[in-house]
Amino acid sequence: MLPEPYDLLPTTARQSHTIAAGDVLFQQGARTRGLYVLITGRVHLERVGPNGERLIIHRATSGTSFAEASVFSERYHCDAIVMDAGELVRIDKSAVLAAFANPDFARAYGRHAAQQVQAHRQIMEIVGIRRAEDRVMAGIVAGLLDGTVIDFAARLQLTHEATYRALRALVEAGRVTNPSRGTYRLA
Amino acid sequence: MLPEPYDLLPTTARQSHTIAAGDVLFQQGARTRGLYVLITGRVHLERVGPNGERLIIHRATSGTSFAEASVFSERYHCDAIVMDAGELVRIDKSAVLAAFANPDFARAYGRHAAQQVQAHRQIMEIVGIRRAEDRVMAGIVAGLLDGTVIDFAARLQLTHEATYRALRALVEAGRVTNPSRGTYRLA
DNA sequence: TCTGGAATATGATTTCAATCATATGCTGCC
DNA sequence: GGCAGCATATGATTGAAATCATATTCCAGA
Repeated sequence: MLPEPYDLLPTTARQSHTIAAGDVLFQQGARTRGLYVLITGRVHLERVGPNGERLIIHRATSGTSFAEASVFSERYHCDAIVMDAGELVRIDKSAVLAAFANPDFARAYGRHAAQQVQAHRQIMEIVGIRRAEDRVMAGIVAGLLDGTVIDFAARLQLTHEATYRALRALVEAGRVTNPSRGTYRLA
Repeated sequence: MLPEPYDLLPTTARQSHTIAAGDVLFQQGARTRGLYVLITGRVHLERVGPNGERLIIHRATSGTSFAEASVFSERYHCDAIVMDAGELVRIDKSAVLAAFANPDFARAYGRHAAQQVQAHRQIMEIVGIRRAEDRVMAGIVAGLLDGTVIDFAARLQLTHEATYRALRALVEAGRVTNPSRGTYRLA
C-alpha cells in the first residue's frame, strides 16, 4: 500500500519498477514524468553545481516519496541515482495535478505536507543544539528515538559514538532510564 | 500582500494583529483557530516535554507562515510566544479547509508545500556536512548566501565566525571570490 | 556630523565531538 | 552449532569548531 496521500490516487496513476544500484531514474533538465515512492532500496538526489560540484540534495529512504515538486515543474532540477537495489512506484504527474480537483485528495496532500514541514522544522531546531547531550535529550523528548540508536544518531546529525556517550551521561544524570540494552526512556 | 498560497484566500479569512513581546498567540491543547503569517517580528513555537523540558519547535521569521498543520488538527500541539513585537495575520482554519475545494488554491498550496519540503531536505543534507569549509561551499552552491553572512551562518547551523573563516579559506583556495566586503560568489 | 549598533573580519584559546580502536552481545542463517 | 554481521558500548586521541576577544567598516538616525 502506498503512503498517504498517494493511496487516494487511481491505480492507473502508478507504475511499479524494480531498480538496481547505479540506475538513473531521471536527470537534471529532463522532462518531468512524476514523483516517486520508494518501497525498498536507497536513492540519492544530486545536483551538479555551476562549477561541477556534486551536491547531494536528498537521500530517499524506504516508504518515503521524493521528487514531489517535479509535479509542479517542467523539468527535473536534479539527478536521481539508485544507490541500493529495491523497488519503487512512479506516480504520474498529470494524475496528481488532476487529483487536486478532488478536495479529499487535496486536503490529504495538504495535511501530509504540513506535517512534514513541521517535522522538518523541529528536527532542524534540534540539530541546531550544539551540545551533544542537550541535542540527544531534545531528540528523545521529541520522540525521535524509536528505532535503533544508530538511526537516531543519524537523524540528530551526530556520530553514534557521541550519541551513546550522551545517552550514558543522561542516564547517569538521572534524566533518562536505560531499562535494557539499547532501549532508553525519559526518566 | 500575503505570501503564496494564502493570497488566494478571500480577505474575510484574514485578520491582522499587532503583537508585543511576551504575547502568547496560542497554547498547547487550545482549540485550533488557524495558521499565522508573520509580517514582522519574531515568534517562537515551543513544546513542553513530559518532564517539563521546554523545547523550541520552530522560530518563525518575517514573511513566513507557521502553525500550518493546525488547520488539520483539533488542538494546537505547542505554544506560540512572541519574542519581538511586530504584526501578523491570522488565517482562518475553516477558510483554508474550504479553499481546498478550489483546485487553484489546492495546487498552489501543494506546489508551495512541496517546494518547502524540498528546501528543508536540502538544508538538512547540507547541515549534515561536518567540515565547516565543505558545508559553507555547499551552502553557496545551493544559493543560500543571499542575505548577510550572519543569516547564512544561522541557516548552516554554524557560528558566524566559523563561517567567515571558511569563506576566507575558500577564497584563498580560489573556489570562491570576494569581490567586495561582505559579498562572496562562486569562483 | 557625530554616534550607536550591526555586520564584517580575524586572532587566541578551549572545549567537545569526531575519529580510531576495540570488545561484547545479539540475531539470522548456512 | 558456529559464524558473520550488526547494534551496542566505551576508551584514547585528535582535530576542528565554539567561544571569547577585539578591531574595523558601514549605515541609520539623532
